[in-house]
Amino acid sequence: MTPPVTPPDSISTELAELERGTDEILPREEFRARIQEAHEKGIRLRVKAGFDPTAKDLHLGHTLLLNKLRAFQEAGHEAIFLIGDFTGMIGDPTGKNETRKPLTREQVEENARTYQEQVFKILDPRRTTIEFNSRWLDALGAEGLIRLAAQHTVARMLERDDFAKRYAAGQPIAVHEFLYPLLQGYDSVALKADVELGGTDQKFNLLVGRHLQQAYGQRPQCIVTVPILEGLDGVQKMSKSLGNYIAVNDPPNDMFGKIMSISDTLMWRYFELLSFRPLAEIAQLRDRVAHGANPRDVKFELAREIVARFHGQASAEAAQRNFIAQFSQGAVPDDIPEVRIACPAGGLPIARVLKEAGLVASYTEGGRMVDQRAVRVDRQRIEDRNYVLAAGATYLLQVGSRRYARATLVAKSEAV
RNA sequence: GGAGGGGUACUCAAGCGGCCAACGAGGGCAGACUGUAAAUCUGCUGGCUUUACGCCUACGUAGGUUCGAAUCCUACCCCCUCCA
Repeated sequence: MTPPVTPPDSISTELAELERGTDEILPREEFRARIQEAHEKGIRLRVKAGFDPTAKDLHLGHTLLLNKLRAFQEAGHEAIFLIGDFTGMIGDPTGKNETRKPLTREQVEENARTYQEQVFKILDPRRTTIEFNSRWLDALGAEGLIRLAAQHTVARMLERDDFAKRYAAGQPIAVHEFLYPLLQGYDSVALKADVELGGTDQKFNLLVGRHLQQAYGQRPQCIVTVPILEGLDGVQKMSKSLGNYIAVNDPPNDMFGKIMSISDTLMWRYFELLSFRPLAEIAQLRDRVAHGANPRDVKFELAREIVARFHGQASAEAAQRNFIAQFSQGAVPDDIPEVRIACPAGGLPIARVLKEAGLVASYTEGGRMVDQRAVRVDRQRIEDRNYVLAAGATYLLQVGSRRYARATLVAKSEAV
């Protein structure tokens, strides 16, 4: 085995990397052929991944797609990050029964800006093309839209799983819901995409793109789907509206803590989908746990890797130390918010202080928390909801194991 | 255009004149147990306050009937299904 000067197997290596962690590649053989062809002819494939700017923050679920886009980028292809500023205003009906609230132009722009910042934690900005689909969809017009709609049949639309189900169940399908896949598909036409990436739930839409490209005389794109990442609960998909997400912008300690809070089962799923480690290495970790290693320690590895990706290695190490200190050893975190609270001479009841300190939403909730033995003042559990804190001192407040504040009660006369 | 069904707290979903701040489930929060895991058990889950079973706000919206309404009446708004 002589070490190859120009690795002859570079294509199979590239393919393995591109196919890793994907759910489906359609059609797989065609995809491989095109990668091969691109290599031979020295062409860069145009690889498109679209995002609707419906939320401000990207979370780890979104990054699956970005990771994959980056893989293409690293293999030398052209990554097109498409921001669906037009389609975002319609709302993708996929898997939804509620209508999304339409976004204003300003919201879309705002979201798009934050997207870019976050996206470039994964993608290489110098090698990424950012596009907005309003560029061609605004110009499409009613006539263009009708021509576009003429390229697809109702019967084929109804093949889509969720449409089929709703139709069979006698549930309504709005006409504009048929337009969304067409517009998304038209993006591929406008961009002359060679490959489109999407979540598994996007399969139908991606296929429509293929179909439309053909109708417009283009070579149809290959589609690559990545799995949908489960949220922290391990059941529902990660989404902001469900509150089970880890945002790309989460501070290191939060991010670390959230990863540590996932179940042991879910941890493996995250390893598979979010870690950049070789699969063999993950299998090894699994083996270690099977032979008695503490799953927590393996989870540490995962948490460090992911935090490091977004915040750097040093922050990841620090986050782990903080985590151990705060939760394993029960130490007080060092970044506790400090508040000053105006206080009458007679002092303030504990529930009031908790509310003023922002640890609970209302006075009543504060009282409930005391009843539930969740409240500590200076590390001492408070059992009496009528407990009064005196003015002129600083207290360490704690609700549950996560909510902390340091409050200084300032006598009213000297306040303001 | 016609016929019918429906809008209840974060969600689903009971209630159909007073005992309803509203059953139950899910979710969430907290406690116990732990590895801030899962599972399990327990409790809480509108706000305010002189913590009182006192007050305020809440059952699509606005009125009305009643000592008293989420529950009855009227109008309006919205959603859904079926027939055209």
